[in-house]
Amino acid sequence: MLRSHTDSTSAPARRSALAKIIRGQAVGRQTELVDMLRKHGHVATQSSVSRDLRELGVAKMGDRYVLPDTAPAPKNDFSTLKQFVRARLTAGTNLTVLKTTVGAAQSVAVAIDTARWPEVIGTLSGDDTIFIATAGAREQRK
Amino acid sequence: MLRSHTDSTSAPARRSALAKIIRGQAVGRQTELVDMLRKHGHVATQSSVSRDLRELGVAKMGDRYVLPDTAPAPKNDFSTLKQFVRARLTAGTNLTVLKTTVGAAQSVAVAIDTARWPEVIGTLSGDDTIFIATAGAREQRK
DNA sequence: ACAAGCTTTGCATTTTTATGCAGGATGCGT
DNA sequence: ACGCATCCTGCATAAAAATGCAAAGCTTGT
Repeated sequence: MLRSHTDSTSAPARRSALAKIIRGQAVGRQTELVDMLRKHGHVATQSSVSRDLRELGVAKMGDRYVLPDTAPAPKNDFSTLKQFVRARLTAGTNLTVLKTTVGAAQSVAVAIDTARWPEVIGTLSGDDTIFIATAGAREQRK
Repeated sequence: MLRSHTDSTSAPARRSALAKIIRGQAVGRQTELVDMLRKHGHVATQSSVSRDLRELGVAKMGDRYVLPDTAPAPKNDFSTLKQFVRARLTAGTNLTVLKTTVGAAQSVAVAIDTARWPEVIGTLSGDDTIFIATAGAREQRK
């Protein structure tokens, strides 16, 4: 069978192979990937590999390609988010610190900001901690 | 003072700025970074930016640069990490600021958190800076 | 079977990134 | 002060990656 131009089975399969190759070894050039693919029975040009890598979300870090982080997507409503709050502490009279599960702080802080409580002067958040500046001692309950 | 070629203060500072820029917005070209750096007062060429990105471990995914994963380092013991601390400052009676090498702040902050010192209310870290909220003036030694 | 629409591809070329090289600055030991 | 090693830099250029375009292939609807 002649498959001169398009090989319908090759596109997805090639990407899969590409992912495995990248997972298995350090590769730094698309032309290298072209060669490796050929050894696995896939024929393609650098153009296609370039497009495949974008499709796969592969990143190039320094001199090697890396597979994308398989990260889960979070939700954003307040009632859902407060379950991530682990603790509430105070430092001084106008600073409240919330501890959250790792990675949730940003989302929670955004929710607090958008709630626009008047007693909240501002918030600053990291990965699992939120600093909340409050107007005074009296305002530190919520 | 003429600093025609080398500006010893600019190299580390520029990388720090670079990290912040990349964290804050989607940038896809080194020449763009050159322009943005200039707005922040850093003058450099694409050559230097290219080298900086490699140094910082920044990756390019598709059409934007991303900061390296502050990955779960196999060794997170405090004695190993404190070598990354560059400076310690205080702001007021209950806020301590640590400056670290770029990229290490997250790891150091995690170590401080897990140490669970009672006098530490909470920490917040960026790329190269950690804010530490402490209970009071007396607690600011470590 | 034909046509329109969508997908995938290679080629040629542009765009973007990496680097060899040489010079200037700094720090150190003599 | 001098020589030497190291770091950082820009320039010019090489290397690598991305893309506009036109040609197929496949699918669906008529």
